[in-house]
Amino acid sequence: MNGRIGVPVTIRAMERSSTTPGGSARREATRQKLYEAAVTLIAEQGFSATTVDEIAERAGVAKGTVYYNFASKSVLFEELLRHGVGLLTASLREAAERTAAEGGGGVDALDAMIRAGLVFIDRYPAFTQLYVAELWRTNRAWQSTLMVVRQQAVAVVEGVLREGVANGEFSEEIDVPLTAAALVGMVLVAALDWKSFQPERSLDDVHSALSRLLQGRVSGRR
Amino acid sequence: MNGRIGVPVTIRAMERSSTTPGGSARREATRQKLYEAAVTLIAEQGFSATTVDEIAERAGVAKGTVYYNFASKSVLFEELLRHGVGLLTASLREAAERTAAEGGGGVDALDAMIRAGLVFIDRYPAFTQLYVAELWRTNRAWQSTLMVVRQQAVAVVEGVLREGVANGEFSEEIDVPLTAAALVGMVLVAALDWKSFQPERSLDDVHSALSRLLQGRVSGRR
DNA sequence: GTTTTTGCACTGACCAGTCAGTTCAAAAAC
DNA sequence: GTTTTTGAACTGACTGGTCAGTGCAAAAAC
Repeated sequence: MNGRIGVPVTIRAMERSSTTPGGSARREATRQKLYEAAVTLIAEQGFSATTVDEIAERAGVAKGTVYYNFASKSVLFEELLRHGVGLLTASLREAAERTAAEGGGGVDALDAMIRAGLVFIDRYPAFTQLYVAELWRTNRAWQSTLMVVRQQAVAVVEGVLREGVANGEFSEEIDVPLTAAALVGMVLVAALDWKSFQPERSLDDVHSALSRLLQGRVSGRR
Repeated sequence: MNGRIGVPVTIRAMERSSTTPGGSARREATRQKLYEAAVTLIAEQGFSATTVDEIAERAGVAKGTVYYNFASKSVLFEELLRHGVGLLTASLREAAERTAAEGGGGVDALDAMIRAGLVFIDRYPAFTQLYVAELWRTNRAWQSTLMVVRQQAVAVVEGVLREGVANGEFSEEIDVPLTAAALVGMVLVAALDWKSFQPERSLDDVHSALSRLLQGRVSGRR
């Protein structure tokens, strides 16, 4: 149908996909505005219910600009996912490494990562919301992106668990992937509940509640 | 806009809203088929990306039948939510009560509820998926339905925790709502990961991994 | 004979993606 | 140092298609 202009369009999409390092400062700023607009709208309404017009409007930009910067609505979304999870993964890794450097054990590392997770969710609640909402969907275009990105984050937790098992700090009977998923879930759901239903509480407060649960200090009075 | 036909539509919607007990058996069967079709499609694609035509087709029913049975697409979805969470809540409550009757303590009750949660997710993975995807969204039509329904389920866990605190089995320092949310999250995320990424594992397997985590038997070899 | 379902044509709103045209800052030409 | 050219970035009206919901007469089920 549009064979007439098919080639230019394709080239435009190719040239300007992915987290282009060669973007001008202006362009990078526009992309950032679009990420910020998209993340809150999609967190609130979901991907399909959010229109490109809305995203453009909230970013204070014309619709055409969205398509000048991203090949399509779903590409915008995929890059948003990669961007966000990159931040989270870096933060988790940093927490684990810092604890190790300070001579803490596996439990300290897990605790530090819980805090890093809470800090992240505190700062980017909309991203977290959107991530959870999309993670377990099947048959979606960005399925593979999500898998990769999920594995990056969970792998950090698994690494700490595995090391703990190796040096005898954790029981050999623990199931590393499942326990990692459960820990992530614990933090994720507790934090989302915190943000949604009792946002006035402090991060320290939430952190100490989760620490207690992690260390099995729930049963038994003290 | 549709004042011309506004009244008949409203009447039809009124007559036939909510989990009508007065429905004929035939009608109830049709509704059930529609729930089943809708739950998988929406879990896969999300609410907005799922069309009424698709739901009707998968249920093996004419589109008109959908609107004969439900006032709108979102009413169908809301009733689906209520229906599903009703099943879950009943199952959790039953587990807690059975344990209590058998003379078990709070930890046993929590453990039984973890299992009940896993059994539920094992049986209705699509519903769980869809529930998680919608729970923390804001600005949606069925927001209030979700809140009510969430509270029902979490309240069961909170009840067990509170009772444990009252009789001294659990520390008085635990934060009941937050700990309940964290426990729910632990089960939810672990189970969704199980179903999505290692579906071949047995329920018992997953259950024992979570039990261990609950009882703080992660640290310390044994 | 009443309730429920069917089949299908129809409408109007909405929306992803397109593209011809505009803007403007910096480079090139003079 | 002034004028001209260039091209990346941006704009917004427009298009082709999709979809929720309607209307209704006839058939099937009860």
